[in-house]
Amino acid sequence: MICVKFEQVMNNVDEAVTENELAALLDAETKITAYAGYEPSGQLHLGHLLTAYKLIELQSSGVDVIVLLADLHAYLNEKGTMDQIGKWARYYEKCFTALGLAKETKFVLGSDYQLEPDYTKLILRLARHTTLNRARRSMDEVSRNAEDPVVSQMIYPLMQAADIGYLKIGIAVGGIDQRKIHMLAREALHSMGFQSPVCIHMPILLGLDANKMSSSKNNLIAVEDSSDSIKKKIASAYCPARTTEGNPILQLYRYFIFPRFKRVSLERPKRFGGQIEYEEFSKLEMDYAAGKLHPLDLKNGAALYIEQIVGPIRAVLLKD
RNA sequence: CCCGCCUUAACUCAGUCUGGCAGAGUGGUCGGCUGUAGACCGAUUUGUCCCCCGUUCAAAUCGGGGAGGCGGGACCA
Repeated sequence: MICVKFEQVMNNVDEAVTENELAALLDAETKITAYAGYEPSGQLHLGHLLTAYKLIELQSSGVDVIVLLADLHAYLNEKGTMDQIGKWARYYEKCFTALGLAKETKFVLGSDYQLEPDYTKLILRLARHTTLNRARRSMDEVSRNAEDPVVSQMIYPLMQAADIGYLKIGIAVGGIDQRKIHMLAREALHSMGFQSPVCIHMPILLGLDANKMSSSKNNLIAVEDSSDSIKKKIASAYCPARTTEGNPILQLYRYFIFPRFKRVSLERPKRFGGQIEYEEFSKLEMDYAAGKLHPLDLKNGAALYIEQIVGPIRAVLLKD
């Protein structure tokens, strides 16, 4: 039974630090709190869904969940003015609600507590436990403007560690890009007498063009994309035949479609073999690698299924 | 506080010395070839030349002032 919980929580995860600690936490009697923080900036996309769904899975394992709308973090990382970021924060809360997080989910706006004296002292203490090099390297995958980092970007990881301590977080959820920040947080918090968090890292999705996802490059699927736009984006996605490595379309099956549909059915023209069904990703992946499944059929199926996943979310968002 | 260098398309940069239609590569878009995309081929697209003032028939280019970035120096009773 504990195993079932653990298996579910580990689904799709890139790594957990550490798995033993995670299993022990899920096993424990005491209430634990998990959180993920998001910089409110830009449209919500499939990458965000990955961590959000993990939070939902944690909720169903009896874990309390906090979604941190990290407005000050976004500000420190040069994502816009506080005014613009504030608007995004309200939008994000709407989106996350539409995704199906439980009613008990706590949405916390960073600036609501991150300016308290106690919190500030925590940052300053963390600053004494953290070398400049370490802080800077921790931001490698997160920083906007990595060339000429500003001091605010060194404060950023300290605040992330402070959040974990201040909010008494047991499990920190994030993309694998958060890894170095989380490791810093684990060490620094521990040396200051706090409980180190268990960290669950989700994979970072490739963009549809197989490059890094970026809203400015339009290579991602946003929750608000129309069904037509999803079709077009998937149609123009990079998808070399028989190649499973670094294939963004296969990623959609692995991380989104198979976890949600017991049976995945792909339509093909009769002359190319007609309809075919899969019950596990690995089978589909093997067929694709063997050239038994054509990229176009793979794409057409992906577009239909992704629409089924994103459509209901979009509907809720557009309702008001 | 002082000195030097840098700022031009979405990105990387050339052009500045010696003033004369705003450029290249990459990217984007469209088409061809593929039962997808990419690659390849063809076409096409993009500007506050950091800002202000001045000189000039004419300024990205010269002069003055300012902003931002980078590097160094100085200070270290």
